[in-house]
Amino acid sequence: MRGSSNDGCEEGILFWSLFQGWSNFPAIIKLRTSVKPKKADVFNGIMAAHIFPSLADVLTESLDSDEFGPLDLSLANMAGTSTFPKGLDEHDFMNQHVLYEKEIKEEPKMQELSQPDDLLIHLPMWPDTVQLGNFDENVNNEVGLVECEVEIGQGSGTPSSGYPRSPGSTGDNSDYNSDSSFEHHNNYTDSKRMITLERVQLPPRMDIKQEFMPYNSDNKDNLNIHMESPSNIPHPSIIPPFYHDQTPDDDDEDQSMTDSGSESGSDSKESSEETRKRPGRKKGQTSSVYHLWEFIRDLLHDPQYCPRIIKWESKEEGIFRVVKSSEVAKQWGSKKKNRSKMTYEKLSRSLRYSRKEGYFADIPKDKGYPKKLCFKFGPKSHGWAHPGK
DNA sequence: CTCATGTTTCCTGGTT
DNA sequence: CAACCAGGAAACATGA
Repeated sequence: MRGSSNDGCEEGILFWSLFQGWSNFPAIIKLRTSVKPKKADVFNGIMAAHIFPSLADVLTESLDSDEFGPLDLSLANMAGTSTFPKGLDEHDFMNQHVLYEKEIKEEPKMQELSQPDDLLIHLPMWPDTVQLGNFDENVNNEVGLVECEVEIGQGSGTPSSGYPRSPGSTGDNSDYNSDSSFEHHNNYTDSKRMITLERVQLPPRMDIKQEFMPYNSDNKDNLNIHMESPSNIPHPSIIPPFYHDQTPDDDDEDQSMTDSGSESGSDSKESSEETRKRPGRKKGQTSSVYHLWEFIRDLLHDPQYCPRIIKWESKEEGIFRVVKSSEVAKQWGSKKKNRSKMTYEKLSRSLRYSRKEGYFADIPKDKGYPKKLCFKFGPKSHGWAHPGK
């Protein structure tokens, strides 16, 4: 995604299908992103505006107020001096309908979700040159993770067969979501679901300010996003025609998608730009393997191992401590195809790497946490606070 | 096959 | 001294 470093706004799309199973309303949906505070706020606001054109019973809020701060989705707030000068304006709310609604209603934080619908999130991505508050430029996955916690309301049946799934398949929602979390909903009052929205790449958007009307009545059928029936199973290909029309032709020089900066000198992007399709994983694309942080998370949720060999120091902060280092290493080794040679030394090296990547974080100083064997989940890990039960 | 990610392995050096 | 921490370097495994 990133790496484009050109002017103009790219368009990313987060996409999640909440088909079937969504017969239970109202529902509360909480979102959080893994991006830094200011930007996360803006993001969440935008997402909320984009996601729920059919007016969901939605409460978007920060799940971790420490990191992300509370959200105020009111247009007034979004349009306030605090955010708009940093690159946002009302055109960034791509759903004009919702935008309009927000102007009328004063407290748009809660909205009614009338029926199942697809989550289709469009979000602008700004070029590196645009400063957005505390936007941390070192976080290269600024639109990376978006978690969505769905709380099914009462008076509903069981959440039923279908649970959200992602057709986007960029990985990262692997086992935990599909297996553990969703299967165990015996009572719906506490049925929170953590899903990970995934990112799908789109051709860059040329000029967001112009002819801005993605969701008019003409194309809403295609978008599968309005009050009508959810119809077909969404697929990344249902990207609004608005975007398809915008072939990355002329104008703009370097077009995003050619990631990883240095690129071979092949900037001769004819129309073959999209057909080129190089093999290999795209930059920023996460792997779908069982990650160390997932392993740790699962250990902590497993009474067989927690607190015997690993335990929480502060579940609220995501801080945990390894109790029996050799045991943890052994378990990790067995998880990874029976690598019997795994040691805590090596595991901790991995852990330090993962920390550098944001899956773990430094433990806060001066809070009395042990100096050894103590770690903390980072912004790129998720789900640790909400075990699948 | 290519490629980025996420380790794994080994290592040097430091701290508790 | 054992056990742990920090990180560089490079090899390796994986899956898109």
